[in-house]
Amino acid sequence: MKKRYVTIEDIAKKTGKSIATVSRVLNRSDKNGVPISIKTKDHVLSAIKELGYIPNYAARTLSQRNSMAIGLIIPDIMQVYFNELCYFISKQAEKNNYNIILSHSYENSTVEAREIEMLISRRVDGIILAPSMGEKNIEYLETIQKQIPLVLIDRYFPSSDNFYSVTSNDIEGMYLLTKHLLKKGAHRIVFISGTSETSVSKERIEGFTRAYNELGVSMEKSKIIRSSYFQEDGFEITKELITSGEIKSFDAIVGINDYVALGIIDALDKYKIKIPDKILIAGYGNNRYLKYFRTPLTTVDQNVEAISKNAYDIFLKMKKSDKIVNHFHRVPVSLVKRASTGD
Amino acid sequence: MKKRYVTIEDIAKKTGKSIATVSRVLNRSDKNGVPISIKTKDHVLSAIKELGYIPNYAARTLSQRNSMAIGLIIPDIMQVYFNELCYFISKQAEKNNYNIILSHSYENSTVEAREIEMLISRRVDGIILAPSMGEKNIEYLETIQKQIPLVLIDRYFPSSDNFYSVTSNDIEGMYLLTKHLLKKGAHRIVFISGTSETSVSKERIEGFTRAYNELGVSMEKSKIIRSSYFQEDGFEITKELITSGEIKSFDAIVGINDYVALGIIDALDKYKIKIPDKILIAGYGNNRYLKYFRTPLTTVDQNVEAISKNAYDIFLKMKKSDKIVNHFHRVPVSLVKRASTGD
DNA sequence: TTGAAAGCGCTAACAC
DNA sequence: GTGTTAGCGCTTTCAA
Repeated sequence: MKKRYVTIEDIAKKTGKSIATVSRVLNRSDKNGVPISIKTKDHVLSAIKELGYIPNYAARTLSQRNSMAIGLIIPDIMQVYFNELCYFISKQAEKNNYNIILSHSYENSTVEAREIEMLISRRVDGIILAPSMGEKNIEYLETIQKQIPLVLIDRYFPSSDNFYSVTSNDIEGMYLLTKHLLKKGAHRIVFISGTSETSVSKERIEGFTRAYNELGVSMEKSKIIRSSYFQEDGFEITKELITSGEIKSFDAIVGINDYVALGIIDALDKYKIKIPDKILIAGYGNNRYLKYFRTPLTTVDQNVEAISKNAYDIFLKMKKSDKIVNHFHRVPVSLVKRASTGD
Repeated sequence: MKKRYVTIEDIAKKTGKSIATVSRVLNRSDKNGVPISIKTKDHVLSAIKELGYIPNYAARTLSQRNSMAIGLIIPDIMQVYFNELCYFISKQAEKNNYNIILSHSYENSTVEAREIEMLISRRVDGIILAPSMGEKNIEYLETIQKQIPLVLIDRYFPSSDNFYSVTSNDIEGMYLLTKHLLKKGAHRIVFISGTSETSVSKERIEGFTRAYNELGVSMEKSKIIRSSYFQEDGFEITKELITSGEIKSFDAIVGINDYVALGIIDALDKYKIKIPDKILIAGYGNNRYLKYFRTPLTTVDQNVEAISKNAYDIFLKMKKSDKIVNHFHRVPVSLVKRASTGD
């Protein structure tokens, strides 16, 4: 297992050529100005095959200072959204032979900083980061961002426009959804909104409010309830609304995401409150497992694929130091109407 | 963006020490035999902090020939099972400061081979591979496996015992499930079994058969139907059974996985055939999204976490060249009984 | 306790 | 067309 790998020197010796020549055929330098005779090329190539030569990226990275690797940092790959992000970014990266080094922050900014440092140690060509909650690392990230292409994804820092970010248009999404409900006459909406620590929650609350304002509906009878992002939150909060009797004063409940919406549905089911007859329900995210779920859920599609592509493209542009038009990229969302809102 | 990174030489100059000394404090060589004076250590350490030195793994890898990275190759991270695998392996790896380079094979053995080569290029310390379908790469993998710690996960090659593999006990799982159905009096079972190309399908078919044999029930009235692994397969096949009227001669349908089972359920719903009154249904995998699904589904839990841990442990042992007891590691499964089989 | 120097495997500038 | 050689940044003998 302590096997010595075959190096270009080995294959240089074998062919009687110099390591420079070997390196040239390896890098197809002939396609790039430097001519190589067909003979030596073939000779070298066959030696490579024969000896089973596999290049050493560490050496290449060291001398070229680029690694053909991208660091992807997400809070947690078990979350569908990040799972998809990871998938689509990988797919993009493969096209250009970039590899992905996957890191988890677990929503912990200390871990996040550590992982970033590790990625820099590995001299990745860029970092795509779905920032952990809060803004603790913002200063640190501002430093980093001067050294290495960094693109923020999913969440961003409204307080700083030093970063490039690709996020879904959460204001718009929640605005569309809320407007849809209001137009249906459901004016008294409960919005279970997540913590207010993330830009995501903040924006969705903004969209929520905007819809009311634009339609000139008073928000007095609506209610925004802070929560976490789990199914249980939806369940517990709704249960509380039901048992307190408060639920009677509402026409609709919206979850900050589809899981929370599921929790809401569970609670309503438990108390045999019919959806959408008695109350309308909506989620957010258009989770791809939704089709397996019980109640067809009205939700907002974030277009994770487009987000991923955008982020990757920005990374590429940063590498090539192409101009990038704006710092904040917003991917359009779309409202998905289903039975839970009577559609 | 073309920033020159700080190197140990910079910090050597700054402290008036040699690069060897700097390297020593970096590697805590004092904890390891080589003594370093407290003074120089502190001096160096503060210079490191001051200059914002970040080590270069490429250089380290080149000189040490190990990269502290593990290659993980899976068919596709969008599949829940591989998603979980990735998560749990990452979590293990983090404990020892290994990083994960994530590769997709998309069930394509050519891609798989290319990815392996890439990982070796990167001098990863080991590869954890969920092999793509078929056995096309088996010879290639046998070569690889002599050069680098390789552990197979999820699927294995029954025809070769040169590999270390960690799989779930699929024979046992399907055996338990089938036995459960048979004991309930459901003797006429349709098993929608996936392709027979994977060890997974083969074993589950074996488990299926074994249950019949052991209970002394004739398999004559049962039926194994090949398929792919998607929800649609379950749906189409079941629909066919229903429209042809064939369904009446069966007591139960089992899907090769939970998604196929969902397809089955969809088809039955569509034709208003009641589960479990008219027919029993079971899946396989205990998908973590199951709790969100409509019909509580009887299934088999594969314990992905244990599989992941096992695989990682084997990798570690290979690194340390500890003895490894056996080549084929089987993680026990458990039957999860739910309403779809009348439990 | 510390330093000098020889690699690790590869790229790229320069020379022929 | 091809070879020589100086790095890239770090680890690790070997000496002192």
